Amino acid sequence: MNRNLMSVARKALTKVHNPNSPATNNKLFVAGLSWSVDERSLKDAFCSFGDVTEVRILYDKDSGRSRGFGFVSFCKEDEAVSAKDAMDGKALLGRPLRISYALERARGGPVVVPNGGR
DNA sequence: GTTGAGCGTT
Repeated sequence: MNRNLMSVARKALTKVHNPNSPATNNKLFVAGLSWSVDERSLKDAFCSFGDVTEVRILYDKDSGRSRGFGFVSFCKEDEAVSAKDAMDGKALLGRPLRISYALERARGGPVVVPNGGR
């Protein structure tokens, strides 16, 4: 009896993380960047840990300067994990970096409207 | 010439 409850409770407590579903991703969320950093410098700093397939830094459309964070994609998760483990907490251009695994795009850009409706 | 947590199209 208790074993059944225990199994349920155990699942409820295990939902925080799952070894079968690693929170790792080949995409890395890089923040804490200096406002003077660019994709070239970021890629140059991360391409040393693996093959960078995508580098994207977010910029402010009002000031035209970087928002201080960006995304870095690797060819393999192993490279992303190594890069994060190696660069997270370190500093680039004089500012400490904060690296995390990127979530899927929220698509907050302009709405696409084909033909403007019929 | 400025500021400093965050999760996407400048």
